[in-house]
This record gives sequence, C-alpha cells and structure tokens, in this order.
Amino acid sequence: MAASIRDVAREAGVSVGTVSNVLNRPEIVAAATVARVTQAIEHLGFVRNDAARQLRAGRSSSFGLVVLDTRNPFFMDLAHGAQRRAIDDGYTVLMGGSDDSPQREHSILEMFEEHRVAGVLISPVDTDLTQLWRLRQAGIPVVLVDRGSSDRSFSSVSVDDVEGGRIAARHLLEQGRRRIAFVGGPLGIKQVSDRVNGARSVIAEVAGATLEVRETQALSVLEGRRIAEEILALPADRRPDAVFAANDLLAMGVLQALVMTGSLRVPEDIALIGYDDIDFASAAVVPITSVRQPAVEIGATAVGLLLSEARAGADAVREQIEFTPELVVRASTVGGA
Amino acid sequence: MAASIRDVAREAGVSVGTVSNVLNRPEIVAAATVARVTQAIEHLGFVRNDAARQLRAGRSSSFGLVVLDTRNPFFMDLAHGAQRRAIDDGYTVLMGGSDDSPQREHSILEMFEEHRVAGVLISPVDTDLTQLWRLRQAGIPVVLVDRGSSDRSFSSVSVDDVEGGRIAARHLLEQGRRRIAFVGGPLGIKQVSDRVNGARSVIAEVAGATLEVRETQALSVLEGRRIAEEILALPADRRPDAVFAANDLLAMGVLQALVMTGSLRVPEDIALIGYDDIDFASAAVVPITSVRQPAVEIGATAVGLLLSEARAGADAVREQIEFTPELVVRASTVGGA
DNA sequence: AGTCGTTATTGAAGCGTTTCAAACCGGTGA
DNA sequence: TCACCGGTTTGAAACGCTTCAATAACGACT
Repeated sequence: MAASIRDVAREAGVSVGTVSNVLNRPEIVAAATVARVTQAIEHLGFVRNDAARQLRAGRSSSFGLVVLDTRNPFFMDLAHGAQRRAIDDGYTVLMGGSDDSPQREHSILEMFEEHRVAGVLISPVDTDLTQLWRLRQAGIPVVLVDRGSSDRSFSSVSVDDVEGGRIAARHLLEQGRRRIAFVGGPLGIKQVSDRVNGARSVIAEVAGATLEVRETQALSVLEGRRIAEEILALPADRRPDAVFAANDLLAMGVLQALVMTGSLRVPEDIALIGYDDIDFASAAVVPITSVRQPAVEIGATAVGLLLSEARAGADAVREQIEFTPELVVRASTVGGA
Repeated sequence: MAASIRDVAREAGVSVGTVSNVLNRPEIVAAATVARVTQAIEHLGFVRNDAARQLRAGRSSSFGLVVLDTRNPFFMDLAHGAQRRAIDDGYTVLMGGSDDSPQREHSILEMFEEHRVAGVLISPVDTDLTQLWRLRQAGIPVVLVDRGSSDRSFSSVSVDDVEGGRIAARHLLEQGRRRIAFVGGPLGIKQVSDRVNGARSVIAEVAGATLEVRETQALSVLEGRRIAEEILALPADRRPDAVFAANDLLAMGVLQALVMTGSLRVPEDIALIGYDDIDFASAAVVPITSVRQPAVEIGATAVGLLLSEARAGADAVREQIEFTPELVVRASTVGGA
C-alpha cells in the first residue's frame, strides 16, 4: 500500500541506493538527481519506514522515560524538559507511567527493550535494580531521575531528598509546630523514605517534637483526602499540628478534605507543607508551602547524561548530579499559631 | 550485541522458524521443544526486536495521540483513558504535544506516519485537515478527539462545545452578571471558537448583556495571568463583572492574578467560570466553577473507535460520538453580587 | 507392505532500509 | 593513446523477524 523506496527509485529512474542517499546525504548526490528523486517522493507521497530504518541501524532514535505517575504535574514538567532537550539532538521520548507498581514498571522496561531504545530514563519504584543492570548489559544506557544512585553505579540526576525533608521539618519547627505527621508512601519508594528520614533527623534534635508517619498507597490527591479524614477523626489531643506531605498532590488532597469539613483551619490548627512545588500548589485554596524541585532542568539534564553515555559506549563515566531543593513559603504554614 | 532469534535457535538446536513459533504460537510446538527453546531464551537473555517484527508485520502496534498541550491535566486524563483502553487490546499509545503550533503538529504526525502507527487520535490545532486525509489515504485510521468532525468525514469523540459555552454563559447570566469577558485562544482552535459562539448566542438574548472577547496566545496559566492584569488595569466602569475562561488553566491564571493583587474579590466583584473541570479546579484558592468534560471516557471511547475502524479497513463506518458537558458549580460564581 | 493422516519441524522468501565495494563516466596529464 | 582521477551511481548484502509451503517422522488403517 504505502510506497517504498523501491517505488521511488523506479519512478525516478535511479537505484534504491541513490534514493537512500538523497534522503540521508543529499550533498553527495548530483543536484539534478536530487531534484528528480525529490519530485518522485512528492508525487508518490513516500514516507520513510521507521521500522526498516531502525532494524538496519540496530537501535531506535528514541529514549524511554519511566515515571511514577503520568498524571503528576511534576513528572509532566520533567518529561517536558527531557523532550525538549532530546528533540535538539534528533531523539524522541517515549513515556510510560508505572503507577507505583513494580510489575508495570517491569513491563514498560521490557517494551522499551524490545524497541531497542537508545537509552532509558527512570524514576524507579522497584528497589531491586537488577533489571536496570540487565539493560545496561544489553548496551542500553540507563540514567536515574529524581533519585540518586547510592552506590554510584548509575548516572543520576536527583534532588537531595534527605535535605528536602530536613528543610520541610525545620520550617515547621520554626513555626512552633511540634506534633508533626508525615503523609506519604509507599515507603518503599526511595524518594519518600529519604524525605521522612530527613524530617526525622531534624525533629529528633528538638525536645518534645514528634513525628508520626502515615503511609499511603499512592502519591495521589485521593490518598491525601483519605489520610486527612483519618486525621479529622482523631481526638483533639492526639491530633497533629502540622502535616508534611510527600508531594503536592497529597498535600492538595489533605487540604481539600480539611477545608471541606471546615472544622480545622489551615494553618491555624494544622500547618501544611508539600513537595515539588507544582504550579497548582500556589493556586490552592490556601496556597501551599512547598519544597521546590527544578523539574524541567532535571529532565533536560538527565537526557544530557544519557546522550553522553550513549556516545561514550561501555566505558562511559557515571555522573551523579544532585540539585538542592528550595523552600517556597506560602500561606499554608505561616500566619497561624 | 543483543542475541537474535538465530542465536536462540542455534543454542536450542532447532530452526529459527520453530523459535518464532514458540514465541507466537507455542501451542503448535511440542512441549519438550518449547521447554528447550524457553531455556535457551532465558539463558541468552533474548529479547524480541520490535523493529524487525514490525517491519515484517507492516504496521506497528501503537496508536499515536496528538494533544494540544501535554501539561494540561485535561489531556493527561484523556491520554490516561486512551492508554488504559489500548493496553487491553495489546496496543501502546505514543503521545505528542503540539503546543498550539500547526507546524509542530505536522511534524508529530509525520513521525507517527514514519512509525506506521496503527491509528491516530488527534485534537487538531490546524484547521486544515488535509494532512489527516493523507494519513487515511495511506491506510491509517484517524479519529478526532475533543472536537467534532463537522462534515462527518472523520470519526470523532467530542463534547458539545457550543452547548458548553451556552451553559457557562447562562449560569453567569443567572447569577446576575451582564458584562461578561471571554478569555481564550487562539480563536483558530475550534473548541475555543465554539465555546465563544455558544456563549454569544445566549448573551445576545438578554437585553443589556455584553460579551467582550479577549484572545490569548495559548491556553495556559501564564496567559490567564496576563489577561487578568489587563483587566485589572481597566477603569472600574469598563471592567467586566464576570470572566468565562476557555479552560481551567486560564481560569486559574486569572484567579491567581486577581487574588494576588487583592483589589478585586471573586466572586463578589468578578465571577469566574472555567472549562474542563480538572482536579485542581476544585482545590483552587476560590474553588472554580467549571464545565466538566469526561476526559477519561473521551480517551477510552476514541481508542474504541480507532480499533473498530482499524479492523474494518477502508470501508469503515465513521461514527461521531458527542458527550454533553455538565456544569459544576463552585464558589467562584456564587455568593457574591 | 503400502497408504493415508496427523503432528512437528524446517528452510527460504521477503518486509524496507542503509551501507559499501565496485562500476561507470567524462575529463586530464603523461 | 592510455592510465588515472574525482564525482556519481549502482547492486547486493545484511539487519531480525514471521509466514508458509514442503518435508519428516511415526502410527494407524487397509
């Protein structure tokens, strides 16, 4: 049905090799021939077959990106940064969402491998990185995003989540809060546990301050609401005076539930701090204080590492880049008592 | 580098044909052989080469989805619905964002065509649909999403945007508003112009009611803020008493700017209604009234149409499915005067 | 013993590219 | 006149897979 390079060759009265050259290195073909071939292409509506091209080339010209949640604006921003950077170098980005499921993560990676992607960017759910080792073994460079590589075995672009946790907790403590609840999960996700640990370390140093961890199934608005309802059901003397949410989606969920019932005020009764600083955090009912991560830069930088690792081949240098998170103070933590 | 089906065949002592059969129709292969081959696959870490498979098959097993804006939660929800539906049938979804640029839309479509996708879902920026005709000509089914096909030449899944515009305007009028500003653009986008027209038709019927259109460059939060600043700069007697934003992103931008300066209250001084009812609309400073579109269903339904059109071949029946939008009233329009 | 059926496996063709050594062509310099 | 040269073009091989007609193996039946 679709015209092939062969049809074009026949139409233009040249060999297939020449057509291919016109397509890929027109400068080595005589101008008149280029014109004739171009016209034939036009006429037949010929479009390159990417599958054949890739088969021949041995690898695709796209990168795979695996994120925890495709509906989280943070990851969309990250993806956007990655895409922009990739396009500049003639690559495209395939994206898949693992939805916090190691199994789904696994099958996305498998798909990418079948596709022979030129590289993989991943924010892993699964703590077991053997599949990633396998990928590298197979010649596919892997870069961790939004998550460091503790043993430096992978290149990575991350934000210091432990420090982020400290920043958040310190801020809450400075506002006079002492009964702090951490909302987030699954705790198996490294970013989440790092943030708790950071918070814990700071809180431990303050006499009388406590940290209570409430684990969620996912980092979603819905889960945030659920936890907030649990908190609301608590007797006043066991209730936290501050909530540190593992990301802004959760924070927004918590906020919605608190505001809806109206029995507790933010920040007067409960202070609230989120993480990621997604655009919507600033536009919330009560604008949410958050720990900002430079999502777009992370994505772009990660693609940069991938490109250089892809070019360098097996003996590439692994590089760990770590951004520092930044506190963005808004109404959800200041003003109350 | 990577093992091929040939290597597996050698390792297992069978022919390549048999390996292929084990992969695709294991039931016709003797159990013992299956075991032997499976073991060889395991041992060599063999992974199918998708490019070769597709080349042979003639078409890929993915659909292409082109949306206006990958960072708009509405489209993310739509994509999510599409993806879920596609996976059930063994397809994957490739997504690209046109960012309101016909040129970018064009190049994404070209990429999809090179990839020989099994079908295209698109929310077109470009009013000129000839490229889509070309695609169909080439045997690639096309379904329009979030946008009807006026001449019924394409299958489509949409929401009645004219009616949506009417609903929004009617609601504002019922709240006693008369000087209404429409914020949105580019007006070349059909969804946007339909919404204005719907609003206009209703407003025209009410004596003393006026509609002022303020066109934006994009449907983004930033543009919303920009327009809100324009509005704030207006003398009080020329200022609108209600804003109808073409989507929630714009609405949130408008809201942010209004709230930040604090000189105008929502809804007392200016009522605000958005469109799409993204999750974040309900969590805004002032929860935003919006016209809801069932994003997830739209995506899923569209993939359904694509699947049936792909199966039916050239003589497929085109089907236009239209959802009805739904008003979701929140604080941004009620309570003031 | 020969024939037919069934079941399992084989081997080669072909999908549309790219690449590369070889061939071609019209001068140029010896 | 001939060898050689640079600039063009050619033709075939190879990439890894699926498919399908042909073959093989082996009982069962006549």
